[in-house]
Amino acid sequence: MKSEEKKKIITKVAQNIFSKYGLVKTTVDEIAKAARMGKASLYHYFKSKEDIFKEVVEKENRYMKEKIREAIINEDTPQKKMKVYIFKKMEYLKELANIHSALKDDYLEHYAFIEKIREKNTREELFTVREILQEGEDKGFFQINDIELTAFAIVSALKGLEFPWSINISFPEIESNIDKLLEILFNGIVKR
Amino acid sequence: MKSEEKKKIITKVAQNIFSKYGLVKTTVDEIAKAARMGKASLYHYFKSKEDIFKEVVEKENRYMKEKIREAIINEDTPQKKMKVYIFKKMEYLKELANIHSALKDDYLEHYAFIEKIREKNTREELFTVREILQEGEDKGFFQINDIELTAFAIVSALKGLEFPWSINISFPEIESNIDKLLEILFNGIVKR
DNA sequence: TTTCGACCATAATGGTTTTTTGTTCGTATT
DNA sequence: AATACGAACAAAAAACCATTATGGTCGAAA
Repeated sequence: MKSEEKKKIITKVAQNIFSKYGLVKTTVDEIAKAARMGKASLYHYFKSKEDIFKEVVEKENRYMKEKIREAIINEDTPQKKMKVYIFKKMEYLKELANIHSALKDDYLEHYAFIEKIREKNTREELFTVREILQEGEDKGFFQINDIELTAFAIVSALKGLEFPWSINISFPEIESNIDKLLEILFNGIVKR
Repeated sequence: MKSEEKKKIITKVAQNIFSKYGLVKTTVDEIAKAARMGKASLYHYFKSKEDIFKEVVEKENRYMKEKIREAIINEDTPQKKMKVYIFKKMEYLKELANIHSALKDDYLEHYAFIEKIREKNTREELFTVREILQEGEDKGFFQINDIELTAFAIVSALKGLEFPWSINISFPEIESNIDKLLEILFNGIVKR
């Protein structure tokens, strides 16, 4: 079996186990046993446990970004692009536990590679939102005073939706919350 | 000296010490010494350490709410009311360390009274935003499809502004971020 | 009624010991 | 040469224990 094939198998089983238990609770021995090999063998393919986790997180990140990009390209108006961008991002973060953990969990923030991924993803998010806004302006849909600042404000507001309210208040499904936020984003609340 | 006067003194010094060190790091003995009394005496005025902290947090909460209410009443348009509400809330949370800690800090969330304050404050925030929106509709400024859902969306978005980005990206001062968010809230980005 | 020193029970802390785990090494096999 | 893994190592984590700290109470005094 090819070296690259073996690496993919290890990554795959590691992805599953990390999804369940997280980086700290998962042991190298568990991954090795799940891949049907000795734990010393893992170090032939990966530098360290952290290196395995990094590989898994980056794999999920690439996959998520690719799917989001495809979804955006399939829409024809900037409004639809924005909407599909937000929903797909949510959807894939829900589906991919490792990249979700990498982006959210406090206990990971001291890892240099986590910090880099977080920064890169935020820059790319700002870039994506900015591009959609620019396209809206270019095509005459939008009229925006300061696209950069608007992108910041939108990305900030979206983070509020990810905030766990963790209090006993029944609030609308996040989907309808986002729909309303988009409605406000596009039309505002001041009478037209 | 009256019993109530003594209680106010204790509350005042406790407020200062809690502000500096937080609930856990502050000892009852420290509060007692700062109030120039024995720690056993504190239990004549308060049920427990938690009870003192509760008193302090509620005191700051009342003060903050009163100040915000005053500020809102002084504005004549719903747009200005919304703006001043957001800014004053930020301002007072910055100034009042104990209520800020009570609303944000994870390590406090298992206290029942903290949970209640968080829930109550969020309900009141939704109510305040809803009232401003309703007034805007009534006065012909706003045209809103679903005021309840809009209030939720706005409160969610505002929480995004409170999120520490904690990544190496220079972003605009929170004030201009809020100004832009309000501009978007009122006018939207779709060309008028 | 208010005060507080002494005291109590429990939690926290710091140090030590034991166990676990990430990683490496040397040898064997393919 | 590439891959494998048992054994071993070093460090981290966990468990344990003794001591100290702290929240809270009690009873006597002012």
